[in-house]
Amino acid sequence: MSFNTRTHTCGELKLSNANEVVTLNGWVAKKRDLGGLLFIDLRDRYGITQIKIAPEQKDIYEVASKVGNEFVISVGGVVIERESKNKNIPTGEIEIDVQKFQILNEASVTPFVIEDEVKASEDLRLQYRYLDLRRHSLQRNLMIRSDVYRIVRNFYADRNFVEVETPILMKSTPEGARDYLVPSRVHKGKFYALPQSPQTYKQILMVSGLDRYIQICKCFRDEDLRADRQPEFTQIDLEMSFVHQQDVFNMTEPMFKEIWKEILGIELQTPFPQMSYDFVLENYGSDKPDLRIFGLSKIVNISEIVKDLEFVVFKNALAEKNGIVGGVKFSFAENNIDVTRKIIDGLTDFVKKLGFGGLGYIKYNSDGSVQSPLQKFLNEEVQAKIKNVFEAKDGEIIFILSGAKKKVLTSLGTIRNKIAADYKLIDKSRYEFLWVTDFPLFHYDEESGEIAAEHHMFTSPKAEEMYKFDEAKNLSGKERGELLQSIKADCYDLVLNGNEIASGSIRIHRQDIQKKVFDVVGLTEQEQQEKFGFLLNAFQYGAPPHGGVAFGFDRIVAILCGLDAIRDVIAFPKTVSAASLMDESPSNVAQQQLDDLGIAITIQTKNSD
RNA sequence: GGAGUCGUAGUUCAGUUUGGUUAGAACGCCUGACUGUCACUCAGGAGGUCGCGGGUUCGAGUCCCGUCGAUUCCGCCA
Repeated sequence: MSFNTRTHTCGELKLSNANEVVTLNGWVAKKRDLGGLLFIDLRDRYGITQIKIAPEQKDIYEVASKVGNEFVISVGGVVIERESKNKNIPTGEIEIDVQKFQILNEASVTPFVIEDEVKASEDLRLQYRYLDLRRHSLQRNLMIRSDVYRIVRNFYADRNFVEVETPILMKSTPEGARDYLVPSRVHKGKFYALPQSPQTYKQILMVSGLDRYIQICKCFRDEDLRADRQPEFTQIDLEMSFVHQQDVFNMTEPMFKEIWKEILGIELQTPFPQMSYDFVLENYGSDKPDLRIFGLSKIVNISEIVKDLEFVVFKNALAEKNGIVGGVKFSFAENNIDVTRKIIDGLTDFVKKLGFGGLGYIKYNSDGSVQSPLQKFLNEEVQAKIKNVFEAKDGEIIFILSGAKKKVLTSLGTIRNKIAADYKLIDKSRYEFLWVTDFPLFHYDEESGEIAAEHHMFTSPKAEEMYKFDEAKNLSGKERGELLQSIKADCYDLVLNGNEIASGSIRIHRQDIQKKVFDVVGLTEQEQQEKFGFLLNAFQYGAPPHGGVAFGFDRIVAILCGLDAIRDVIAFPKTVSAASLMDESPSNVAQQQLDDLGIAITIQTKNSD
C-alpha cells in the first residue's frame, strides 16, 4: 500500500515548526468531535500530537469522523499555533491543520482502553500484551531497560571484557534450582537443560585464558515464582581472572554509578558499604536488609541481661544451645503512629504463625507509664538495663522474642520489615546499596542432617577457615554440621533497598580444595565425574584464580522504574504459574512430535484436551 | 505443596454480611445533536452462561463442597 511516510514523530513538533508542512503516522489515541470541528490525538512512541480537521474540509471530515481508537492513520498538513493551548503535553502549543488524511489500517474496539493509568486487570493486560505495550509507561520501562543494556555493554567493553555467548542447550546438573529440560530427538531418552546460569561455562572460559568475560544472558529456573522471579530472567554475568573479592567490587560499583547517573541523574556514593553476613543477620535479621527503614532500631541481643531471671520462657530459650533473647525497638510516637492493643495482638498472631508462643513487649507510653506483660517477670535492675541498652524513651515500644538464635533474628527482621511496610517507614527517595560478604560456605539442615552448598559447589572457602575441613573429619552428626556451617566463603551479595540484586564469589581453582567440598556434600568420585567431569578435567590444565558475579538485570531495571514486580520491565512476562497468557504457552504438542522424541505422556493433566 | 486476596456488562467495580420483584453505576461501544476540544458536552440505545461444576432450598450472584484462573506471601529458588 502506498502512503506518505512521516516527516516527524508525534512527540517533536513545537511552535518553532510553525508553518512547516509535515506528515505524521500513528495511532488514534482519542477523537473529539465537536460537530464539524474535529480533533484527533495522534500517538506514537514519541508522544501525542493534535490533528485539527476543520468543517470546511468535507471530504476529509467524512473519513476522519469514522475512525475509531487505535486506527492507524497518516496525516499531512501544516503546523499551526493552537488557539487554546495545552500546557500538559510537550506538543501542546501546536496542532496540525490537516490537508491529507489516510487510514492505513482499521482497528477493532480494544478490550481495554489504552491509557497511562490503565484500569484493566493484569491477566487481561497479559493476554493482550501488544496493546498493553502501547501504553507510555510500559514503553518507558522497555526504553530504560534498553538504555541500561547499552550502558552495561559499553562499560565492560571499555574495560577489556570479552562478550562470549554460552550454550542455551547444556548438561543438566541437579544441584541448585530445578532445570528446564529439553528432550533430544537424536539421542532419544536424553535431555538437555536450559542454563540456570552460565556458571560452569564462564569458569571454563577463565581456564581458557579469556581473562575477563561478560554476557547479558537469559537464565532459566523451574521453581515457583514471585513478583520478582520469572521462570526466564536476565543476568549480567561476568567473571575475571587473577582477582580477589575487592577487585570484583571495584569493577562493578562504577557500573552502577554510570547507570544511576544516566538513567536517574543521581550521583551514587562509592564505595558501597560492606557488612558481613553475620553482622547483618545479628543487626537486621536478614541477609538483605533494607537500609532505608527508619523508626525501627537494629536488633539488640539482651540474652546477657536476662540470663539470670527465673522467667521460664527466657530460661528455656537460653538453656538451649544457640538460644537467645532479642528485641527491636519501634519509635511509634515520633512517627505519629498509635500502637494499640489491636496492633500488638496482630503482631502476636503474626509471630505465632512463625512458630513462637507469643510476642513480648515493653511499651513506654507518651505519658510516662509503662505497659508490659513481662513486667512482673523482670526485676527493676533488668528493666533499667533493657531500657538503657535500647536507649528507649517515652513513645517507643520494644518487641522481644526468645528461642533459637537464627529464628529469633530472622523473625525480628521480618517484624521490622512488616512494621516498616505497614506504616510506610521506608524512605523511598533513597537508593541504599550494600555488599553483604562472608556468607557461609555450607548450609546444614538439622532435621535431615544434610550438608549442601549455600551458594554453589565452586565457591571458595576462606583460606583461614580451611582447617575446619580437617577438624570436621573427627566429628559427626550435629557437631560436624555446625562446624561445617561455620566455614565462611569468599562469597558475596549486592543488596539494594532490601532486594538481592547480585550474587557472586571467588571460585575454587585448585582440585584438592574442590575435592574437600565435594566430599563434605557427599558427592562420590563417580558422581563428581558424571556431573562435573568436564569442569574438573579443565581445571587439571592450569586454572587461574578467578571469581565473578551475576546481577539480576530485571530487578535492577524494575528498581530504576520504581516497580516492585519485574513483570512490567519484561516485554512478554509469564504469570505466577509460569504461563504466557498471550500465546498460551505451555501447550500440548502433536503426537508425532512426541513420537519423534520417544516420549510418552503418562499423566493426563487438568489442562489437556 | 501451604496460606491470604480477587473472579458480576467490553472494562473497572457495587450488590454477597442477613438467600426473595426486571442484577446496578461509571468508563468504553452504537445512534443523533454540537465550530476550540484536550476526561469535550448533551440526548437516546445496545450490552450479563454473576469464572466453571455439583449440592442445600419453594427460590442461590448471595449459603456449602469441589474445581479453574489471576495475584501476594511461606516452602522452594541465588
